[in-house]
Amino acid sequence: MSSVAPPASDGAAVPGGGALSQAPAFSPLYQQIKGLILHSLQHGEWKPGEAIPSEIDLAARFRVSQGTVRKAIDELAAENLLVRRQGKGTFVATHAEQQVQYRFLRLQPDRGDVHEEGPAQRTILECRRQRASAEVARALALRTGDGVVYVRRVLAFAEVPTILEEIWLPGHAFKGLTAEQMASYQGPTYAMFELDFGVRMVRAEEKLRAVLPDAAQAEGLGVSPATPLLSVERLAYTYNDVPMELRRGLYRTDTHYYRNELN
Amino acid sequence: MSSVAPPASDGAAVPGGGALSQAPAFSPLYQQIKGLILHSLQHGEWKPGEAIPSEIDLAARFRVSQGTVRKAIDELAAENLLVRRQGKGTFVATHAEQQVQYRFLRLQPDRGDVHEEGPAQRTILECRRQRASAEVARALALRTGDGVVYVRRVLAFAEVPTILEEIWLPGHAFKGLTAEQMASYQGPTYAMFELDFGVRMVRAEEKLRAVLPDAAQAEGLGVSPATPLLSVERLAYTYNDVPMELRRGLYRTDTHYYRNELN
DNA sequence: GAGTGGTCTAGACCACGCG
DNA sequence: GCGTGGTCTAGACCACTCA
Repeated sequence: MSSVAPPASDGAAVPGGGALSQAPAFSPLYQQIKGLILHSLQHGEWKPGEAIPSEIDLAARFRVSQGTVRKAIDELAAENLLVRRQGKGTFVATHAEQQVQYRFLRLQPDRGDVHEEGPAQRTILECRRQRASAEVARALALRTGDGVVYVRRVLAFAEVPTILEEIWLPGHAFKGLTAEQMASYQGPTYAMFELDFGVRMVRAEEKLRAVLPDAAQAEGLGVSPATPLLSVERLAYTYNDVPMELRRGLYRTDTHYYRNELN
Repeated sequence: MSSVAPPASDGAAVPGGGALSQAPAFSPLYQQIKGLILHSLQHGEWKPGEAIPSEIDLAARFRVSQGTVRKAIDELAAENLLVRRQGKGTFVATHAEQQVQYRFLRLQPDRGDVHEEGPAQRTILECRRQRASAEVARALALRTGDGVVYVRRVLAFAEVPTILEEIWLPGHAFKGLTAEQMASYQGPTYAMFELDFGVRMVRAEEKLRAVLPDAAQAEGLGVSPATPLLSVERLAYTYNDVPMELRRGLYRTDTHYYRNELN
Protein backbone atom coordinates (compact mmCIF):
# COMPACT_ATOMS: atom_id res chain seq x y z
CA MET A 1 0.00 0.00 0.00
CA SER A 2 2.95 2.29 0.39
CA SER A 3 3.96 4.62 -2.40
CA VAL A 4 7.61 3.83 -2.06
CA ALA A 5 9.01 1.99 -5.03
CA PRO A 6 11.03 -1.16 -4.32
CA PRO A 7 14.36 -0.11 -5.82
CA ALA A 8 16.05 -3.47 -5.45
CA SER A 9 13.57 -5.32 -7.62
CA ASP A 10 13.72 -2.62 -10.26
CA GLY A 11 17.43 -3.01 -10.51
CA ALA A 12 17.97 0.72 -10.08
CA ALA A 13 17.09 3.05 -7.24
CA VAL A 14 15.87 6.38 -8.55
CA PRO A 15 14.67 8.03 -5.37
CA GLY A 16 12.24 10.80 -6.14
CA GLY A 17 13.07 11.06 -9.82
CA GLY A 18 10.35 9.41 -11.86
CA ALA A 19 9.90 9.92 -15.60
CA LEU A 20 7.29 12.59 -15.06
CA SER A 21 9.10 14.52 -12.36
CA GLN A 22 9.04 18.17 -13.22
CA ALA A 23 9.72 19.96 -9.95
CA PRO A 24 13.33 19.04 -9.30
CA ALA A 25 12.75 18.82 -5.54
CA PHE A 26 14.89 15.82 -4.77
CA SER A 27 13.73 13.90 -1.75
CA PRO A 28 15.81 11.05 -0.41
CA LEU A 29 14.18 7.71 0.25
CA TYR A 30 14.58 7.95 4.01
CA GLN A 31 12.62 11.21 3.97
CA GLN A 32 9.77 9.48 2.24
CA ILE A 33 9.90 6.66 4.79
CA LYS A 34 9.91 9.28 7.53
CA GLY A 35 6.78 10.76 6.00
CA LEU A 36 5.07 7.38 5.96
CA ILE A 37 5.93 6.70 9.59
CA LEU A 38 4.72 10.18 10.50
CA HIS A 39 1.47 9.49 8.71
CA SER A 40 0.97 6.33 10.77
CA LEU A 41 1.69 8.28 13.95
CA GLN A 42 -0.83 10.97 13.07
CA HIS A 43 -3.51 8.46 12.26
CA GLY A 44 -3.02 6.55 15.47
CA GLU A 45 -1.74 3.30 14.00
CA TRP A 46 0.57 3.21 17.05
CA LYS A 47 -0.53 5.01 20.20
CA PRO A 48 1.63 7.09 22.56
CA GLY A 49 3.70 4.81 24.77
CA GLU A 50 3.36 1.81 22.46
CA ALA A 51 6.19 0.21 20.54
CA ILE A 52 6.30 0.59 16.76
CA PRO A 53 7.37 -2.39 14.62
CA SER A 54 11.04 -3.30 14.68
CA GLU A 55 13.42 -1.80 12.14
CA ILE A 56 13.58 -5.10 10.30
CA ASP A 57 9.80 -5.33 10.05
CA LEU A 58 9.52 -1.76 8.82
CA ALA A 59 12.29 -2.34 6.30
CA ALA A 60 10.37 -5.33 4.92
CA ARG A 61 7.11 -3.39 4.87
CA PHE A 62 8.56 -0.46 2.96
CA ARG A 63 10.85 -2.62 0.81
CA VAL A 64 14.00 -0.73 1.77
CA SER A 65 17.10 -1.65 3.72
CA GLN A 66 17.26 -1.51 7.50
CA GLY A 67 19.76 1.35 7.27
CA THR A 68 17.24 3.51 5.46
CA VAL A 69 14.43 3.09 7.98
CA ARG A 70 17.08 3.59 10.64
CA LYS A 71 17.91 7.02 9.32
CA ALA A 72 14.20 7.90 9.15
CA ILE A 73 13.68 6.81 12.76
CA ASP A 74 16.83 8.66 13.83
CA GLU A 75 15.33 11.93 12.66
CA LEU A 76 11.96 11.27 14.26
CA ALA A 77 13.73 10.43 17.51
CA ALA A 78 15.76 13.64 17.26
CA GLU A 79 12.46 15.52 16.99
CA ASN A 80 11.17 13.74 20.11
CA LEU A 81 8.37 11.99 18.27
CA LEU A 82 9.86 8.55 18.91
CA VAL A 83 12.03 7.17 21.69
CA ARG A 84 14.57 4.42 21.07
CA ARG A 85 15.38 1.94 23.81
CA GLN A 86 18.17 -0.45 23.06
CA GLY A 87 17.19 -4.06 23.48
CA LYS A 88 13.50 -3.22 23.77
CA GLY A 89 12.29 -1.37 20.74
CA THR A 90 11.24 2.02 19.46
CA PHE A 91 8.30 3.70 21.18
CA VAL A 92 5.91 6.51 20.41
CA ALA A 93 6.84 9.41 22.65
CA THR A 94 4.33 10.49 25.27
CA HIS A 95 4.02 13.26 27.82
CA ALA A 96 3.00 10.63 30.38
CA GLU A 97 5.56 8.23 31.83
CA GLN A 98 8.39 10.53 30.85
CA GLN A 99 11.34 10.98 33.17
CA VAL A 100 11.10 14.74 32.92
CA GLN A 101 7.64 15.50 34.25
CA TYR A 102 6.96 18.74 32.42
CA ARG A 103 8.79 18.72 29.12
CA PHE A 104 7.81 22.22 28.05
CA LEU A 105 8.03 23.96 31.44
CA ARG A 106 11.37 25.68 31.83
CA LEU A 107 10.81 27.08 35.28
CA GLN A 108 13.37 25.99 37.89
CA PRO A 109 13.37 26.64 41.62
CA ASP A 110 16.17 28.88 42.92
CA ARG A 111 17.00 26.39 45.65
CA GLY A 112 16.69 22.66 45.61
CA ASP A 113 15.86 20.94 42.38
CA VAL A 114 12.77 20.27 40.47
CA HIS A 115 12.34 16.78 41.90
CA GLU A 116 12.28 17.77 45.55
CA GLU A 117 9.71 20.37 44.65
CA GLY A 118 7.42 17.69 43.32
CA PRO A 119 4.44 18.09 41.01
CA ALA A 120 2.49 21.33 40.77
CA GLN A 121 -0.72 21.83 42.70
CA ARG A 122 -3.39 22.97 40.28
CA THR A 123 -6.30 25.26 41.04
CA ILE A 124 -8.79 25.73 38.25
CA LEU A 125 -10.29 29.21 38.45
CA GLU A 126 -12.41 29.01 35.35
CA CYS A 127 -13.17 26.57 32.56
CA ARG A 128 -15.77 27.35 29.96
CA ARG A 129 -16.55 27.49 26.28
CA GLN A 130 -16.39 30.85 24.57
CA ARG A 131 -16.05 32.42 21.14
CA ALA A 132 -12.58 33.07 19.77
CA SER A 133 -11.48 36.67 19.70
CA ALA A 134 -9.72 37.84 16.56
CA GLU A 135 -6.38 37.45 18.27
CA VAL A 136 -7.01 33.94 19.61
CA ALA A 137 -8.48 32.88 16.29
CA ARG A 138 -5.40 34.04 14.43
CA ALA A 139 -3.06 32.17 16.76
CA LEU A 140 -5.03 28.92 16.56
CA ALA A 141 -5.78 29.19 12.84
CA LEU A 142 -9.53 29.43 13.48
CA ARG A 143 -12.10 31.99 12.43
CA THR A 144 -13.15 34.75 14.76
CA GLY A 145 -16.16 33.55 16.72
CA ASP A 146 -15.35 29.83 16.45
CA GLY A 147 -15.82 27.89 19.66
CA VAL A 148 -12.85 27.57 21.96
CA VAL A 149 -12.35 26.16 25.44
CA TYR A 150 -10.98 28.71 27.86
CA VAL A 151 -9.22 27.72 31.08
CA ARG A 152 -7.74 29.88 33.79
CA ARG A 153 -5.69 28.28 36.53
CA VAL A 154 -2.98 28.72 39.12
CA LEU A 155 -0.05 26.37 39.57
CA ALA A 156 1.59 26.25 42.98
CA PHE A 157 4.89 24.68 43.99
CA ALA A 158 5.40 23.77 47.64
CA GLU A 159 2.13 25.55 48.39
CA VAL A 160 3.37 28.81 46.86
CA PRO A 161 1.29 30.08 43.91
CA THR A 162 3.84 30.54 41.15
CA ILE A 163 2.14 30.50 37.77
CA LEU A 164 -1.13 32.08 36.71
CA GLU A 165 -2.15 31.03 33.27
CA GLU A 166 -4.87 31.24 30.66
CA ILE A 167 -5.31 28.50 28.09
CA TRP A 168 -7.25 28.52 24.82
CA LEU A 169 -7.99 25.27 22.99
CA PRO A 170 -9.82 24.71 19.69
CA GLY A 171 -13.39 23.71 20.57
CA HIS A 172 -13.68 21.07 17.87
CA ALA A 173 -10.81 19.01 19.26
CA PHE A 174 -11.58 19.41 22.95
CA LYS A 175 -15.34 18.84 23.13
CA GLY A 176 -16.47 18.14 26.65
CA LEU A 177 -13.35 19.21 28.52
CA THR A 178 -14.39 20.00 32.11
CA ALA A 179 -12.86 21.77 35.07
CA GLU A 180 -13.02 18.42 36.89
CA GLN A 181 -10.89 16.82 34.25
CA MET A 182 -8.34 19.64 34.34
CA ALA A 183 -8.12 19.42 38.12
CA SER A 184 -8.20 15.73 38.83
CA TYR A 185 -5.82 14.20 36.32
CA GLN A 186 -2.57 13.14 37.94
CA GLY A 187 0.39 14.13 35.81
CA PRO A 188 1.06 16.57 33.02
CA THR A 189 -1.92 18.26 31.41
CA TYR A 190 -0.50 17.35 28.01
CA ALA A 191 -0.65 13.67 29.00
CA MET A 192 -4.35 14.08 29.70
CA PHE A 193 -4.81 15.71 26.30
CA GLU A 194 -3.24 12.62 24.71
CA LEU A 195 -5.35 10.13 26.64
CA ASP A 196 -8.72 11.85 26.58
CA PHE A 197 -8.62 13.76 23.30
CA GLY A 198 -5.94 12.08 21.22
CA VAL A 199 -4.12 15.37 20.83
CA ARG A 200 -0.36 15.12 21.13
CA MET A 201 1.69 18.31 21.52
CA VAL A 202 4.90 17.97 19.62
CA ARG A 203 6.67 21.32 19.82
CA ALA A 204 5.99 24.85 20.95
CA GLU A 205 7.14 28.43 20.53
CA GLU A 206 7.30 30.92 23.37
CA LYS A 207 7.50 34.71 23.51
CA LEU A 208 8.79 36.12 26.77
CA ARG A 209 8.42 39.58 28.25
CA ALA A 210 8.77 41.26 31.62
CA VAL A 211 5.49 42.83 32.75
CA LEU A 212 3.69 44.24 35.75
CA PRO A 213 0.49 42.44 36.74
CA ASP A 214 -2.85 44.19 36.97
CA ALA A 215 -4.68 44.10 40.29
CA ALA A 216 -6.55 40.87 39.55
CA GLN A 217 -3.45 39.06 38.36
CA ALA A 218 -1.44 40.19 41.38
CA GLU A 219 -4.16 38.89 43.65
CA GLY A 220 -4.29 35.58 41.84
CA LEU A 221 -0.62 35.02 42.60
CA GLY A 222 -0.66 36.65 46.00
CA VAL A 223 1.96 39.24 45.14
CA SER A 224 2.04 43.03 45.11
CA PRO A 225 1.15 44.73 41.82
CA ALA A 226 4.65 46.20 41.88
CA THR A 227 6.21 42.74 41.49
CA PRO A 228 7.54 42.29 37.96
CA LEU A 229 6.48 38.98 36.41
CA LEU A 230 7.64 36.96 33.46
CA SER A 231 4.98 36.84 30.76
CA VAL A 232 5.19 33.65 28.71
CA GLU A 233 3.02 33.29 25.62
CA ARG A 234 3.14 29.78 24.26
CA LEU A 235 1.81 28.37 21.03
CA ALA A 236 1.89 24.57 21.07
CA TYR A 237 1.65 22.48 17.90
CA THR A 238 0.62 18.91 17.06
CA TYR A 239 1.84 17.01 14.05
CA ASN A 240 2.16 18.92 10.79
CA ASP A 241 2.63 22.26 12.51
CA VAL A 242 -1.05 22.55 13.37
CA PRO A 243 -1.45 24.93 16.34
CA MET A 244 -3.57 23.36 19.08
CA GLU A 245 -3.08 25.46 22.17
CA LEU A 246 -2.46 29.05 23.10
CA ARG A 247 -1.24 29.76 26.62
CA ARG A 248 -0.54 32.99 28.38
CA GLY A 249 1.29 32.53 31.64
CA LEU A 250 2.58 34.87 34.30
CA TYR A 251 5.52 33.37 36.17
CA ARG A 252 6.86 34.52 39.50
CA THR A 253 10.62 34.91 39.18
CA ASP A 254 11.53 35.79 42.73
CA THR A 255 11.60 32.14 43.78
CA HIS A 256 12.16 30.54 40.38
CA TYR A 257 13.93 31.29 37.13
CA TYR A 258 13.32 30.39 33.50
CA ARG A 259 16.12 28.21 32.24
CA ASN A 260 17.22 28.10 28.64
CA GLU A 261 20.02 26.35 26.78
CA LEU A 262 21.58 27.86 23.69
CA ASN A 263 23.36 25.79 21.10
CA MET B 1 49.79 8.83 15.99
CA SER B 2 46.19 8.15 16.79
CA SER B 3 45.25 5.76 19.55
CA VAL B 4 42.57 4.13 17.50
CA ALA B 5 43.35 0.55 16.66
CA PRO B 6 42.97 -0.50 13.01
CA PRO B 7 40.29 -3.16 13.36
CA ALA B 8 40.43 -4.37 9.77
CA SER B 9 44.07 -5.38 9.91
CA ASP B 10 43.55 -7.11 13.23
CA GLY B 11 40.80 -9.16 11.76
CA ALA B 12 38.41 -8.28 14.56
CA ALA B 13 37.08 -4.96 15.74
CA VAL B 14 36.93 -4.82 19.52
CA PRO B 15 35.94 -1.21 20.07
CA GLY B 16 36.82 -0.15 23.57
CA GLY B 17 37.33 -3.62 24.91
CA GLY B 18 41.07 -4.27 25.22
CA ALA B 19 42.53 -7.10 27.26
CA LEU B 20 43.19 -4.79 30.19
CA SER B 21 39.86 -2.98 30.18
CA GLN B 22 38.45 -2.96 33.69
CA ALA B 23 35.91 -0.16 33.67
CA PRO B 24 33.20 -1.57 31.43
CA ALA B 25 32.47 1.85 29.94
CA PHE B 26 31.89 0.82 26.37
CA SER B 27 32.67 3.56 23.90
CA PRO B 28 31.93 3.09 20.23
CA LEU B 29 34.62 3.76 17.66
CA TYR B 30 32.90 6.79 16.21
CA GLN B 31 32.87 8.39 19.66
CA GLN B 32 36.60 7.98 19.87
CA ILE B 33 36.98 9.50 16.41
CA LYS B 34 34.74 12.34 17.49
CA GLY B 35 37.04 12.89 20.45
CA LEU B 36 40.09 13.01 18.19
CA ILE B 37 38.48 15.53 15.85
CA LEU B 38 37.40 17.60 18.85
CA HIS B 39 40.96 17.54 20.12
CA SER B 40 42.21 18.88 16.80
CA LEU B 41 39.58 21.62 16.90
CA GLN B 42 40.55 22.67 20.41
CA HIS B 43 44.22 22.78 19.53
CA GLY B 44 43.65 24.86 16.45
CA GLU B 45 44.72 22.33 13.85
CA TRP B 46 41.88 23.77 11.77
CA LYS B 47 40.77 27.33 12.41
CA PRO B 48 37.22 28.69 12.45
CA GLY B 49 35.94 29.10 8.91
CA GLU B 50 38.48 26.69 7.42
CA ALA B 51 37.69 23.34 5.86
CA ILE B 52 38.72 20.17 7.65
CA PRO B 53 40.05 17.22 5.63
CA SER B 54 37.57 15.26 3.56
CA GLU B 55 35.80 12.27 5.05
CA ILE B 56 37.92 9.94 2.96
CA ASP B 57 41.14 11.53 4.18
CA LEU B 58 40.04 11.38 7.79
CA ALA B 59 38.97 7.77 7.36
CA ALA B 60 42.46 6.91 6.07
CA ARG B 61 44.13 8.88 8.84
CA PHE B 62 42.19 7.16 11.60
CA ARG B 63 42.15 3.77 9.86
CA VAL B 64 38.38 3.42 9.96
CA SER B 65 35.69 3.35 7.32
CA GLN B 66 34.19 6.50 5.87
CA GLY B 67 30.86 5.66 7.51
CA THR B 68 32.43 5.81 10.93
CA VAL B 69 34.00 9.27 10.52
CA ARG B 70 30.73 10.30 8.94
CA LYS B 71 28.84 9.47 12.10
CA ALA B 72 31.41 11.34 14.20
CA ILE B 73 31.13 14.42 11.98
CA ASP B 74 27.33 14.15 12.02
CA GLU B 75 27.32 14.56 15.78
CA LEU B 76 29.78 17.44 15.73
CA ALA B 77 27.65 19.15 13.09
CA ALA B 78 24.54 18.60 15.22
CA GLU B 79 26.35 20.36 18.06
CA ASN B 80 27.16 23.28 15.75
CA LEU B 81 30.91 22.74 15.95
CA LEU B 82 31.19 21.85 12.28
CA VAL B 83 29.18 22.87 9.24
CA ARG B 84 28.74 20.53 6.27
CA ARG B 85 28.40 21.95 2.78
CA GLN B 86 27.60 19.45 0.07
CA GLY B 87 30.04 19.54 -2.80
CA LYS B 88 32.46 21.78 -0.92
CA GLY B 89 33.55 20.18 2.30
CA THR B 90 33.14 20.31 6.06
CA PHE B 91 34.04 23.57 7.81
CA VAL B 92 34.83 24.66 11.32
CA ALA B 93 31.87 26.70 12.56
CA THR B 94 32.43 30.36 13.31
CA HIS B 95 30.43 33.23 14.74
CA ALA B 96 31.64 35.38 11.84
CA GLU B 97 30.25 34.85 8.32
CA GLN B 98 27.21 33.10 9.72
CA GLN B 99 23.86 33.75 8.13
CA VAL B 100 22.28 34.41 11.50
CA GLN B 101 24.19 37.39 12.82
CA TYR B 102 23.77 36.81 16.52
CA ARG B 103 23.47 33.14 17.20
CA PHE B 104 22.88 33.40 20.93
CA LEU B 105 20.69 36.51 21.00
CA ARG B 106 17.03 35.55 21.13
CA LEU B 107 15.60 39.05 21.16
CA GLN B 108 13.19 39.80 18.31
CA PRO B 109 11.58 43.10 17.36
CA ASP B 110 7.79 43.30 17.78
CA ARG B 111 7.39 44.72 14.31
CA GLY B 112 9.49 44.06 11.29
CA ASP B 113 12.11 41.37 11.40
CA VAL B 114 15.59 41.13 12.63
CA HIS B 115 17.13 41.84 9.24
CA GLU B 116 15.45 45.18 8.65
CA GLU B 117 16.53 46.18 12.09
CA GLY B 118 20.14 45.61 11.16
CA PRO B 119 23.13 45.20 13.43
CA ALA B 120 23.18 46.60 16.95
CA GLN B 121 24.86 49.90 17.72
CA ARG B 122 27.28 49.36 20.57
CA THR B 123 28.22 51.89 23.21
CA ILE B 124 30.96 50.82 25.59
CA LEU B 125 30.39 52.44 28.97
CA GLU B 126 33.24 50.78 30.78
CA CYS B 127 36.02 48.30 30.10
CA ARG B 128 38.62 47.52 32.70
CA ARG B 129 40.42 44.79 34.59
CA GLN B 130 39.22 43.94 38.05
CA ARG B 131 39.38 41.15 40.63
CA ALA B 132 36.77 38.43 40.52
CA SER B 133 34.12 38.57 43.22
CA ALA B 134 33.22 35.27 44.85
CA GLU B 135 30.16 35.03 42.68
CA VAL B 136 31.92 35.77 39.40
CA ALA B 137 34.76 33.44 40.33
CA ARG B 138 32.35 30.59 40.98
CA ALA B 139 30.61 31.06 37.66
CA LEU B 140 33.85 31.20 35.68
CA ALA B 141 35.61 28.43 37.64
CA LEU B 142 38.26 30.86 38.90
CA ARG B 143 39.42 31.73 42.39
CA THR B 144 38.11 34.79 44.16
CA GLY B 145 40.45 37.67 43.41
CA ASP B 146 41.70 36.31 40.09
CA GLY B 147 41.94 38.88 37.31
CA VAL B 148 38.92 39.33 35.08
CA VAL B 149 38.02 41.77 32.32
CA TYR B 150 34.84 43.68 33.04
CA VAL B 151 32.80 45.35 30.30
CA ARG B 152 29.62 47.36 30.53
CA ARG B 153 27.82 48.38 27.38
CA VAL B 154 24.54 49.35 25.77
CA LEU B 155 23.18 47.84 22.58
CA ALA B 156 20.74 49.91 20.56
CA PHE B 157 18.52 48.84 17.68
CA ALA B 158 17.29 51.51 15.27
CA GLU B 159 18.78 54.10 17.61
CA VAL B 160 16.73 52.84 20.57
CA PRO B 161 18.80 51.60 23.53
CA THR B 162 17.48 48.11 24.15
CA ILE B 163 20.02 46.06 26.04
CA LEU B 164 22.22 47.07 28.95
CA GLU B 165 24.77 44.41 29.79
CA GLU B 166 27.73 43.58 31.94
CA ILE B 167 30.32 41.05 30.79
CA TRP B 168 32.99 39.23 32.78
CA LEU B 169 35.81 37.38 31.02
CA PRO B 170 38.67 35.36 32.51
CA GLY B 171 41.74 37.65 32.56
CA HIS B 172 44.18 34.95 31.48
CA ALA B 173 42.41 34.33 28.19
CA PHE B 174 41.56 37.94 27.34
CA LYS B 175 44.77 39.80 28.09
CA GLY B 176 44.83 43.22 26.49
CA LEU B 177 41.16 43.48 25.55
CA THR B 178 40.36 47.19 25.14
CA ALA B 179 37.25 49.34 24.93
CA GLU B 180 38.37 50.29 21.42
CA GLN B 181 38.36 46.68 20.37
CA MET B 182 34.92 46.09 21.84
CA ALA B 183 33.54 49.16 20.07
CA SER B 184 35.17 49.06 16.68
CA TYR B 185 34.89 45.46 15.57
CA GLN B 186 32.24 45.03 12.88
CA GLY B 187 30.14 41.96 13.54
CA PRO B 188 29.35 39.75 16.49
CA THR B 189 31.47 40.18 19.61
CA TYR B 190 31.95 36.42 19.68
CA ALA B 191 33.54 36.59 16.23
CA MET B 192 36.06 39.09 17.59
CA PHE B 193 36.80 36.74 20.49
CA GLU B 194 37.62 34.01 17.96
CA LEU B 195 39.86 36.18 15.81
CA ASP B 196 41.72 38.10 18.46
CA PHE B 197 41.84 35.65 21.34
CA GLY B 198 41.25 32.23 19.83
CA VAL B 199 38.31 31.68 22.14
CA ARG B 200 35.32 30.07 20.51
CA MET B 201 31.98 30.04 22.36
CA VAL B 202 30.24 26.78 21.70
CA ARG B 203 27.12 26.76 23.86
CA ALA B 204 25.52 28.76 26.64
CA GLU B 205 22.98 28.57 29.45
CA GLU B 206 20.67 31.40 30.37
CA LYS B 207 18.59 32.17 33.45
CA LEU B 208 15.75 34.60 32.91
CA ARG B 209 13.84 36.72 35.39
CA ALA B 210 11.58 39.75 35.36
CA VAL B 211 13.05 42.63 37.37
CA LEU B 212 12.76 46.34 37.99
CA PRO B 213 15.87 48.40 37.18
CA ASP B 214 17.60 50.57 39.72
CA ALA B 215 17.97 54.26 38.94
CA ALA B 216 21.29 53.90 37.15
CA GLN B 217 20.09 51.01 35.03
CA ALA B 218 16.90 52.82 34.06
CA GLU B 219 18.93 55.81 33.00
CA GLY B 220 21.28 53.68 30.95
CA LEU B 221 18.35 52.43 28.91
CA GLY B 222 16.40 55.66 28.97
CA VAL B 223 13.35 54.15 30.62
CA SER B 224 11.43 54.85 33.79
CA PRO B 225 12.45 52.84 36.87
CA ALA B 226 8.91 51.47 36.87
CA THR B 227 9.49 49.69 33.56
CA PRO B 228 9.88 45.95 34.12
CA LEU B 229 12.87 44.50 32.30
CA LEU B 230 13.94 41.01 31.36
CA SER B 231 17.07 40.00 33.24
CA VAL B 232 19.18 37.50 31.30
CA GLU B 233 22.14 35.86 32.96
CA ARG B 234 24.24 33.94 30.49
CA LEU B 235 27.12 31.56 31.04
CA ALA B 236 28.92 30.79 27.79
CA TYR B 237 31.22 27.80 27.36
CA THR B 238 34.08 26.89 25.02
CA TYR B 239 35.08 23.34 24.18
CA ASN B 240 35.01 20.81 26.99
CA ASP B 241 32.39 22.70 28.98
CA VAL B 242 34.89 25.29 30.17
CA PRO B 243 33.03 28.49 31.14
CA MET B 244 34.56 31.52 29.45
CA GLU B 245 32.07 34.34 29.81
CA LEU B 246 29.49 35.54 32.27
CA ARG B 247 26.96 38.07 31.05
CA ARG B 248 24.20 39.89 32.84
CA GLY B 249 21.84 41.68 30.51
CA LEU B 250 18.73 43.77 30.98
CA TYR B 251 16.46 43.62 27.95
CA ARG B 252 13.66 46.02 27.14
CA THR B 253 10.58 44.00 26.29
CA ASP B 254 8.20 46.77 25.33
CA THR B 255 9.58 46.89 21.80
CA HIS B 256 11.07 43.41 21.60
CA TYR B 257 10.42 39.93 22.92
CA TYR B 258 12.59 36.96 23.81
CA ARG B 259 11.84 34.08 21.48
CA ASN B 260 12.27 30.47 22.45
CA GLU B 261 11.53 27.18 20.75
CA LEU B 262 10.61 24.09 22.71
CA ASN B 263 11.09 20.61 21.36
C1' DG C 1 35.46 16.08 -14.85
C1' DA C 2 37.38 15.75 -10.42
C1' DG C 3 36.33 16.09 -5.66
C1' DT C 4 33.18 16.60 -1.85
C1' DG C 5 29.35 15.39 0.94
C1' DG C 6 24.77 12.55 0.73
C1' DT C 7 22.15 8.23 0.00
C1' DC C 8 21.42 3.34 -0.16
C1' DT C 9 22.49 -1.36 0.32
C1' DA C 10 23.91 -5.91 2.43
C1' DG C 11 25.98 -8.28 5.80
C1' DA C 12 28.52 -9.11 10.11
C1' DC C 13 28.88 -8.57 14.75
C1' DC C 14 28.07 -6.23 19.48
C1' DA C 15 25.40 -4.47 23.65
C1' DC C 16 21.22 -4.64 26.02
C1' DG C 17 16.73 -6.38 28.08
C1' DC C 18 14.03 -10.02 29.25
C1' DG C 19 12.18 -14.40 29.85
C1' DG D 1 18.81 -17.58 23.84
C1' DC D 2 16.22 -14.65 21.28
C1' DG D 3 14.90 -10.21 19.60
C1' DT D 4 15.81 -5.41 19.70
C1' DG D 5 18.50 -1.42 18.67
C1' DG D 6 23.63 0.02 17.92
C1' DT D 7 28.10 -0.21 15.48
C1' DC D 8 31.13 -1.00 11.65
C1' DT D 9 32.43 -2.10 7.11
C1' DA D 10 32.78 -1.98 1.90
C1' DG D 11 31.14 -0.63 -2.18
C1' DA D 12 28.04 1.65 -5.50
C1' DC D 13 25.90 5.52 -7.06
C1' DC D 14 23.82 10.39 -6.70
C1' DA D 15 23.78 15.59 -6.03
C1' DC D 16 26.35 19.61 -5.66
C1' DT D 17 30.36 22.89 -6.49
C1' DC D 18 33.92 24.73 -8.98
C1' DA D 19 37.51 25.11 -12.21
